[in-house]
Amino acid sequence: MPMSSQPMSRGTRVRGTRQAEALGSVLAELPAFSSAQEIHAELRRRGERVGLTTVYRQLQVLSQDGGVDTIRDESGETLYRRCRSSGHHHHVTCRSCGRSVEVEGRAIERWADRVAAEAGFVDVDHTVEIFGRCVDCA
Amino acid sequence: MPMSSQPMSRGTRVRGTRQAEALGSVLAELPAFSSAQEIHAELRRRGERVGLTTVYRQLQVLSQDGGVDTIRDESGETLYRRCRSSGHHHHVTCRSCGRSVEVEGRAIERWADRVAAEAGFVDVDHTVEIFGRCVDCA
DNA sequence: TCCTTATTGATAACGGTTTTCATTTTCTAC
DNA sequence: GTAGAAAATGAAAACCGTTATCAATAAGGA
Repeated sequence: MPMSSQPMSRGTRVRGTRQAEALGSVLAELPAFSSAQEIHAELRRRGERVGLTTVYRQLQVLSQDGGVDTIRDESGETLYRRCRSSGHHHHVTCRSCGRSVEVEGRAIERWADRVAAEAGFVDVDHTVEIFGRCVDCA
Repeated sequence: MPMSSQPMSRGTRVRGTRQAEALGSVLAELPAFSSAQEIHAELRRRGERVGLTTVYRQLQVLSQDGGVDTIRDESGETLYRRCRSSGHHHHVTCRSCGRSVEVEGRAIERWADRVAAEAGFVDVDHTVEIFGRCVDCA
């Protein structure tokens, strides 16, 4: 009966507990990339009693399942935000408030694959992040 | 006398001490992105007595001055390598050995600026890193 | 309900990096 | 060459985000 590591369509893992429900609802409303600690603080602000460890754990699972996107700020801290689009995409993120827009760039994917191949690399992956200041923060 | 938050004036300060000289020579020879601790270990291997703190400090200054490039591996650790070309560029880096090739991509810079502008962002910056497995490691 | 197993969370540990601060070294001025 | 001020060094401690521990709790099927 253990069905722990079932494939499970993405996102369905984190359901069933009060804590997961609360986290999901906070994530659904947060418009900006936020740190695990910020998310935890937001939960407490709402009166939800969820341990910080649990927040980290859930976010880890969610990001593996593709339910949340992650980026790293300049200090190296990991920031999370619920994923809007399901395919491969990148972000334009505000340095000040964390607000973020998802963008596609097929040309970029092709470029990355090409230059890597030219350099003799295989099994290629890439990270592209764009930072700036959004209208409100400028 | 605190000197913490204004470490040193500016410019190419890293010269003049035995430690800086040793670090510069190690950096010149290391072909791969390496962590501060790896670089420190390499210094010790060569019989140079340089403190880990000093390695971190020098690398920080060098990266600010553009003398070394930095990337972050998947665990969040910062890796350093002496900068080969002087202009803006990106890297194709081997996940296994850290070996890296510098590449240019004017099309990518333009793309990043454009999508950011379209999203209403200003003061735009971007990070692009490509990872793969190099010929030797594949 | 009972029972097995997964989940939770307070706390401790971890690991990379930065701070502290007393000591050493460098550099400039004699 | 030497003195003295300023900068650099480095061992140790602090820092801080994150992960591991593990006893207690909660969930869901029989």
